[in-house]
Amino acid sequence: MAVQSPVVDGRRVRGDRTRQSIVSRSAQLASAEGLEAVSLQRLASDLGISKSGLFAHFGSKEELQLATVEEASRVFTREVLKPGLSVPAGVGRLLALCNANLSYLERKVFPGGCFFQAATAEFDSRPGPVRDAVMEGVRYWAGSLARATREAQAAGEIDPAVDPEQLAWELGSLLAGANRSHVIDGETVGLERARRAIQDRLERVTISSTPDGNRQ
Amino acid sequence: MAVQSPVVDGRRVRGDRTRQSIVSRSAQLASAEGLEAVSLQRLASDLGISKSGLFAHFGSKEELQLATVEEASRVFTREVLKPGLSVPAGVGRLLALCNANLSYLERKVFPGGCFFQAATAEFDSRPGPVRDAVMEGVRYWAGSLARATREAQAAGEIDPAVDPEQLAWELGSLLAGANRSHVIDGETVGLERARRAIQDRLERVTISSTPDGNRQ
DNA sequence: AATAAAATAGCACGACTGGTCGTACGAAGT
DNA sequence: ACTTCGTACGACCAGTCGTGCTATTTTATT
Repeated sequence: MAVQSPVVDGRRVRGDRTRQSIVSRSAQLASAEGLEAVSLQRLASDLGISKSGLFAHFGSKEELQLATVEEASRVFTREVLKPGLSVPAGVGRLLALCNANLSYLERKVFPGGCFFQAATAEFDSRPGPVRDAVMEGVRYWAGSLARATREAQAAGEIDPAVDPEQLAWELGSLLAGANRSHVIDGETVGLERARRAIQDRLERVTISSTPDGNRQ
Repeated sequence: MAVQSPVVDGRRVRGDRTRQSIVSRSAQLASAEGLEAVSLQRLASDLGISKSGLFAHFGSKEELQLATVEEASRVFTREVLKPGLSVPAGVGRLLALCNANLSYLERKVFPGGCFFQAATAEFDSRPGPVRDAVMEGVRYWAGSLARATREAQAAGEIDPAVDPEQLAWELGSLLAGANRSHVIDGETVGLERARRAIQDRLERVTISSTPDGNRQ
């Protein structure tokens, strides 16, 4: 009933810190080599701790993988969703979300490209809790893009004739293509191509309040 | 110097047949579970043969993986490139290539979606001969798409102002997005979205010989 | 300084991995 | 009839995997 662990401001300190460093490194490695390919031994020696010491923080490898996906979700939220959603709803927010995603790729927040794209390809045909967690993250991102698109349309900034789900799907595919290009041939040409394609696509459906320019 | 194996019309028969069945099944499984996840034991028991009997056809697991990638290349050529390139150069061929790719996804030629997309995600950060073979296949496809676009432009069917490499990149990304959607939520909605997006994108850059219709 | 608890390390297990043997059987060539 | 070769088999190797159990060290509280 009493407090069972050393606490500072209600949080355990030592265990949580190592646990955090574990899932953080795990997400980094998994983005490049895959979740299954990151063995406990590999991860432990990479962090300079013992395999059993690492394992004690999780009940099983699956729980470690789930914690890794959660960590990746936190990173994605911090690096992409939050900056994008800080811009007021409208085409600006939609573009901000796309640019935040591209920036997140360019800054190599995950060394192996987008964590979720790698995890999706690895777990798409492997049912289980890990797959479910990955899919939840993917769907949340797709949903955020779709919602931002609908908001922009509701604000009168996008042609009412366009199907917002279709537009959001295309933007998501172009962003995924940027990640693919980026991890395949390292260059930034893929990011530039995606930027051009997205800008072009949005310009075509945006309703400009002043047709001859952006004055007012 | 003399013929060293039973031959019919200059080809070995028994060994080649089992070898073919091995790489074929290997490609099927790898598209869904990944190349590394397909162990020799798994593959052997799946085919009803012994692990050592299977292994005797290849010098190492890496050679089996390379043979698997080659098999996947043959399948992709037969199912996508050949049907697409059978149409005369021009926008028609470009559209045929895209449709052949979508059909190849819809017919589930590989049960886990496009083999090369799965293999790319798995080996993008893992240098070696297998990665090189996968990348060669991916680049050949991207190159075919780009060449078909340039041909269509050279034939005067595409606006000379558009960058053909950019257009080909966008088409490739949309097709990759179709695969992603298809393996994620099984439905055909992703294929339909891609079809719409590609048609829309091509219509915008196509120069119609008769502006009011497609007569003549 | 003593103590209880939490965090980490050491060690061993069974299962599985890619890989190497020696061997057996059936067909082809002489 | 006898040999040779392609093909497949079962047994086995060393190594790694995830996962327990038991010490030992580190930390926070008294």
